[in-house]
Amino acid sequence: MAKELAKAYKPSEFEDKIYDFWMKGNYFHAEIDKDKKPYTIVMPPPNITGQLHIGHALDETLQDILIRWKRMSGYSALWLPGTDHASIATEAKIVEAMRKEGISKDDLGREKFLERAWEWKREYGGRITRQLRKLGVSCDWERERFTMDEGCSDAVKEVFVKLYNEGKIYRGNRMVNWCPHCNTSISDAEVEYEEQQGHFWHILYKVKETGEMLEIATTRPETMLGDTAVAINKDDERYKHLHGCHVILPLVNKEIPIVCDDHADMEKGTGVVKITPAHDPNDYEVGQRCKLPIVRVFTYDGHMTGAEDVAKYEELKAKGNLAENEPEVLDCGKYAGMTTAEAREAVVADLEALGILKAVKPHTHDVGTCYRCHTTIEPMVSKQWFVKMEPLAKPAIKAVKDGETKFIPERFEKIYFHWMENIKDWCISRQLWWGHRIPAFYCDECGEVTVAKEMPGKCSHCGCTHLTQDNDTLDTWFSSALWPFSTLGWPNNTEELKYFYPTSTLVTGYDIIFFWVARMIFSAIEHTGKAPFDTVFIHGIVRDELGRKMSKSLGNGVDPLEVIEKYGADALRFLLVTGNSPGNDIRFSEKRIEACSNFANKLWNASRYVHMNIDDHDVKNEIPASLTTEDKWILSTLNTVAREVNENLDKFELGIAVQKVYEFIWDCYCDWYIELVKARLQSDGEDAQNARQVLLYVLDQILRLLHPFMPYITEEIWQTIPHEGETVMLCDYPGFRPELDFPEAAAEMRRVMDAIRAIRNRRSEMNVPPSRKAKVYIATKFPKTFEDGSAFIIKLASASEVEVAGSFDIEGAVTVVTADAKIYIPMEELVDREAELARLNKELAQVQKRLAQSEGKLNNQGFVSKAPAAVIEKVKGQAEKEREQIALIEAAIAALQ
RNA sequence: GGGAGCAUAGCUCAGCUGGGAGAGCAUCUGCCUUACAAGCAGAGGGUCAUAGGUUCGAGCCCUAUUGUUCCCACCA
Repeated sequence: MAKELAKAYKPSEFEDKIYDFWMKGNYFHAEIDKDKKPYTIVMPPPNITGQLHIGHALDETLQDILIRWKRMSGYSALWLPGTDHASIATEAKIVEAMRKEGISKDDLGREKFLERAWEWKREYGGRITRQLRKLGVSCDWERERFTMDEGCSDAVKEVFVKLYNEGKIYRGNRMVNWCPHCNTSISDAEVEYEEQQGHFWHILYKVKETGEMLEIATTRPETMLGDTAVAINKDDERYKHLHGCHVILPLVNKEIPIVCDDHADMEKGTGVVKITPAHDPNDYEVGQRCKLPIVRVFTYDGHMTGAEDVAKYEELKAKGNLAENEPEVLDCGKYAGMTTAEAREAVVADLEALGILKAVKPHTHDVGTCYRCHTTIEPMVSKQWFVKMEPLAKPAIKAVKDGETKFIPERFEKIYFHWMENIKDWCISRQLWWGHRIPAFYCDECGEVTVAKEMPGKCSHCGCTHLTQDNDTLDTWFSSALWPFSTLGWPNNTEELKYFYPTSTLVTGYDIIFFWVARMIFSAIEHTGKAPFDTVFIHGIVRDELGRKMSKSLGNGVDPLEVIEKYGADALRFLLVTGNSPGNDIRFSEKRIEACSNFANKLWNASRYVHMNIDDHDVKNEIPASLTTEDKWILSTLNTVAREVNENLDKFELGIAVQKVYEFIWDCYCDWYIELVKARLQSDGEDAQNARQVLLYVLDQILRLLHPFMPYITEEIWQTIPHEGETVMLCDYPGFRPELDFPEAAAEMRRVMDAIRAIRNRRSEMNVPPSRKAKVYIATKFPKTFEDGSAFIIKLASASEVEVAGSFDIEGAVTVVTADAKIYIPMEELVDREAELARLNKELAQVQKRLAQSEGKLNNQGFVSKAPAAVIEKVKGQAEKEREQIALIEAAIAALQ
């Protein structure tokens, strides 16, 4: 490691080196240690297809801050990393690559395809984790997991079999969201609604019995081929005479019934609605209630059905293999083979030709799209596997209601409850190959299903030995839902599971509460009997400079790797936590990151200054026996900051915590303490040595305090200063030390600092250059404090000399009043009597106004009787100071006149 | 249609359980003071969206309104 500090702060020159050093030292590894309390975070596994983006950077940074802080605070802190197989995303990538080579999945076959997928995983699966390391993440890479590794796969099978045996997983024909592009069903959570411009087509259906024409509005005319009824409301007076009648479905010329159902809203449109049970979720419900046939007119890849599709259906029917709710299939005749979009045009044209298209009106509506490819979702009746949600949701709601798991910020609990309380059964089967294959086996003879972790030797129903495994795989989120415990060895009751589980904090964005957080909670409770984590710490998303979401199409994405290259990982991390509160979005801007980088540079240079002073002296990193006022002030202030930072971190107020560290370093340590001790450092003897020790001690504490936020720079500097131990990341995190609390000395120091500020202020207002020194007279009730501090006033307030007394009788001087002193600066030639009077009067008015406020409160019976004693005391103190200050100002005015 | 967030200095945002409005950037002034001009010392700048209410006391709590962003929802 570095022994010397380079002259300039260049993060790119040491960050990678330091990460290697940490890895070699195995400092990230967490062991079961019965003497320590465990603290566990499981990393939200990034997709193996992913590339590091700024959202990851935020998520990982927050986790790393927490884990480093806890590790330094004496916990056995485990941060368990891993990646997700991301079935749809990965399969899509591979299919795309194959398409370029002119091969399809079917050409290759399942086995070869999976070989290829694993090959792809081996090649690219580590890319994202390699990129993560650039951020300085201190996760336990020895324990890295993958959602499709052996252990996780075993957990998936275990869960599936268990839920099936308990009747919580079932298979059946239901209305699902079908993505015609990905060629698979997806869950409700995976549908994203987008506003689209569409039309209302008003079509006339003829009533068979009465010959009248019924007007029906639809946004999807192409589905009419699959209509199996039209619905009216039973209370609708307009249509009472039609109860029990039929309409002739145009184009198909089929007779379908008029049914009564509450879904038909009398207030909307004409009050008559067409019913297509196979292709609309509402209509499906109506169909179930009214026992209507389900007629499918779309193929699963988005075309109109034809004779071939009908033949397949007939074949099934002949075999007697028709399941409950199996949709019939229509030969769409001239429309067969068209895409649904083409069919829409053709159907509309034909309706128009028939003269039964009454009107076309523009209409905007929300259309469901696939969250992966944004293709319009086709609602389809299809045979899928489902998880019964009701029995799982109830205890998951209770766990959060009871506070077993809490959300930060709390408002996200509402979102969670709302979702959980309205949840429908979860469609978990996907018509994909890359993923966990469903452990269900069908008998070639009797067709019955046997669910088991491994291929059973024989059918559990008829004993036949020819079985075929279900072709489908499970929703990616089915395996990630098990992540907090599958990664610790579940279903085996491992030592890791016993020690590190339930985990402590889950850090994630609000965008995946439904996909992931909610499912982890109900899965964990169901399978381990415990909520998976104490706290869900929710953060927002990172937006661009203009507040827009970063996206590929806008091209406004910020590449974290480029930012790290230019400014360093520490600056990026600092940016992501500063000035932000939980759950809120963050805006990225070049200006802000420069400010963060400047802060790192400031610390770097302060450290160089410390080196200049300690390098040629044998300085111990410990607090000297004898301390001066300024030493006590900085130690006392450090104490307060350390205590508060821990409190803020405890409450997940990372932004406030880091702000306090920042202010302590820049304002207290650099701008004041270093300046205060400069003179002492140039002297000889014990005094200088003591200053060096305090300087070093505080720097060491600063590096520890800041380490979780800016791990690289703190390590790089820490390695160059005298220290014990191997790495700053395993040092104790600073906390409150009663023996280093010096409130009186700190107050004294502040009096002097106030005086210095006041003098600087006056001089600056009068444009007096620092080179022009002037004698300063200080009239005060604290003569000793100011006599002790006179050297500071001379150095930092450009004084030539300081004289302290109870009072002075000086005329024609510039006067400054602080809460504890009246200061005269005799610079007669600079004194503009009028201006000085005006200024003093203005100041007087301000203080009088404040005094009036204070007295107003104290004279207010309500305030005196109801406000807490501490507040009343504080106001009394203020009033007293204000009176004193007024007296001083008035005296100064009198002296001028 | 339901729900949530946000509205504070010119800009971007903090402000923890109600007890004298803050930071960074920008602007202006003066300084190359031997760690740092990526800096130092100062200054200006706010009816805390609007209107009510609760309270001794409101940026913070309650109600309504306006603007804005987002989430959820089957509207044909």
